[in-house]
Amino acid sequence: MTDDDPLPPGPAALDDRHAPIYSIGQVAGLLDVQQAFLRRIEEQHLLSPGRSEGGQRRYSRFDIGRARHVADMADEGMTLPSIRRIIELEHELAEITRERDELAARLRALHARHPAEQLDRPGRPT
DNA sequence: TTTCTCACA
DNA sequence: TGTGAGCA
Repeated sequence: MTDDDPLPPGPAALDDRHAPIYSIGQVAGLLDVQQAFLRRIEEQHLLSPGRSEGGQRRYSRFDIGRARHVADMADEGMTLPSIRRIIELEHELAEITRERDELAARLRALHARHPAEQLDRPGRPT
């Protein structure tokens, strides 16, 4: 199971990474954390597990991956608000990296179409 | 039995 | 962050 995944829940079956099927007890056992810890992760808006019809939390494999990520950072002594900020910044960095790669690809395409022009060097005033 | 919320250490 | 109470 990989860690993070920016993809939204898709129209998929039981093995979907976003299928909310695991109880809090199962996840706590899997990650070796307290159930209360998983509830606090949710209170701090670091995770949003689904709910069963009876109101019980239901975690997907995506949720479990993120919970493990949070638990690892908490083990290193970070507070939940700090971890939330880090995750926000991780998402921002991923977005900026994606934009950078996209711009780089467009620039390469431009150079391929106009090889004679030096598009990346604004001329020096003479 | 398991999970829920809430309160306290 | 962990634990326990009381409830469903």
